[in-house]
Amino acid sequence: MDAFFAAAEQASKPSLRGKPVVVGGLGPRGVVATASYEARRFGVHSAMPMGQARRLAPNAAYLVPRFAFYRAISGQVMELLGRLSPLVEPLSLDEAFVDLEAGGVAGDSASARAVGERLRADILASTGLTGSVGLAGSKMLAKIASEEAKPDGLVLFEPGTERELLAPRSVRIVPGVGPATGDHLRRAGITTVAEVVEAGEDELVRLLGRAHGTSLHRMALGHDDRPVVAERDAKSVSVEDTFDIDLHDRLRIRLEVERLAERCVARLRASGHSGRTIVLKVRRYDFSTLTRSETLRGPTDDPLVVREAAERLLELVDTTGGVRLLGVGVAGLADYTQEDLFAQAEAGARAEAEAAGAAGPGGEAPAASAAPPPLPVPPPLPVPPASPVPPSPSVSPASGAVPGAGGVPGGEEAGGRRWAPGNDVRHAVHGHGWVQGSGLGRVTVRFERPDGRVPGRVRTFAVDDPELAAADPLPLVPGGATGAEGAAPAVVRAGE
DNA sequence: TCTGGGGTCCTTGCCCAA
DNA sequence: TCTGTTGGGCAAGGACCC
Repeated sequence: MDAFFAAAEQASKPSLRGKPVVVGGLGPRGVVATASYEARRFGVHSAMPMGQARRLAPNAAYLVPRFAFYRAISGQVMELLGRLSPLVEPLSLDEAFVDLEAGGVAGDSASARAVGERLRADILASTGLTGSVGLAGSKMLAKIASEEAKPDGLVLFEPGTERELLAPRSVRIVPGVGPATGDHLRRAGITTVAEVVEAGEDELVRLLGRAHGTSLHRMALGHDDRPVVAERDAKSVSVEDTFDIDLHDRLRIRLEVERLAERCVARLRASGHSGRTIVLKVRRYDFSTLTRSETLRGPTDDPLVVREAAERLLELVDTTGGVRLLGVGVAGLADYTQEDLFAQAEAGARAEAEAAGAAGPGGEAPAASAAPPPLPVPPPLPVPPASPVPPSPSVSPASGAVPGAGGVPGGEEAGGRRWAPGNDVRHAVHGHGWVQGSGLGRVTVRFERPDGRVPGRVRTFAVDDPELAAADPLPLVPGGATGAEGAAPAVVRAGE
């Protein structure tokens, strides 16, 4: 999909069509998630600090992401892809590989091209958005082709042309070559794919290590036999928050770690997993990042076990100077029913052995961290903790880091985030609109709908106006997805 | 007034056991 | 019994991707 988040916002807000739109975290430490093509002309691009984007394009519309909305659109697109082949590998909400051969829908270049064009037309018809298609004999080349096709195009690389297509291009187009590897290669005099081939595998392995060197050399020759994989098992689950202002108070830091642990476990359970390795991530005031991890004897999805492990890990970290980000993750995932039965059986056996007088020297109980959590009855899902510390408005997770900040009605977020720019609202008299901005106790709303032809009218209300409420997004095309469906049955879950 | 969030994979170093 | 090798598990960090 082309400039996906921004395009979805432009499609749902007529007043933004043809205008620079930037979607991302709006707090002091936010970054750009997507910039519309109009905004890119000012030099704004993904991953750029929001402050820099605002300096480059001060008149652009700045909106928070509405993930539920994007997910719903993505589901529609993935469903279209699923009709082409059983092998669809989503890379993200807006990108996927499709194995057309496995689907039997394309036998040669001409038929592949026809399938691609029909797909683009179907995407436009069902979502109102444009997508680009890259067609090639491997994932790497299809990806490069799709980049060339953007925006709103189709590019096909004929089989057999791989090496000549790649040779003159920058090494940076090869998947896995980012800024660091690119610099490393440049210092060795390698800047193009042709120079990678010339350097030879041994030299690349010497420069980059075994795995990376070998794979780069193969890719440069156009050899990419990575299959399209439809189902991938998650390997870890994590949550993290960047704070608007660095945290210094040790108690506050500990409280945030506890909250993150509970959010992480909620996600872990929602995904039907348990995990063995607890990871604490700390980014300090100077942006240096460190992780500390602890591997339990058995997998757990117990909030208390994860929280206590995270707290132990925090004790290992010096936080003087301040902390800008905290994260808690669980890795070493296991299917939670099976593994917990196993852990339970193990725990039961150990309890029996101990009861029979076989306790270790000193008869000490095993450390809490080492005990596989017995889980005969899973404890209740954690609720957002009632904070013993009053929430400080000045030190909060950076805007955009709040799950549900996009399009989720209810407005349970504290601190007025339900009036975040871009979110949908409904007014008892004026109907459907979206928040253009808020502050000083006022919220400005533009009343317009996706099917509108001209920009809607703007009005300002008090933030606590009883006639104004958070609302679900409206579909971009009649009958389309909105993200408001509780359990949309026909929607392929993608990129989750 | 730099630098998000949620992931994956690789490398290195250490420890331990076979 | 001692020593060297190998390999696995773990911890930590870095790079990369969208």
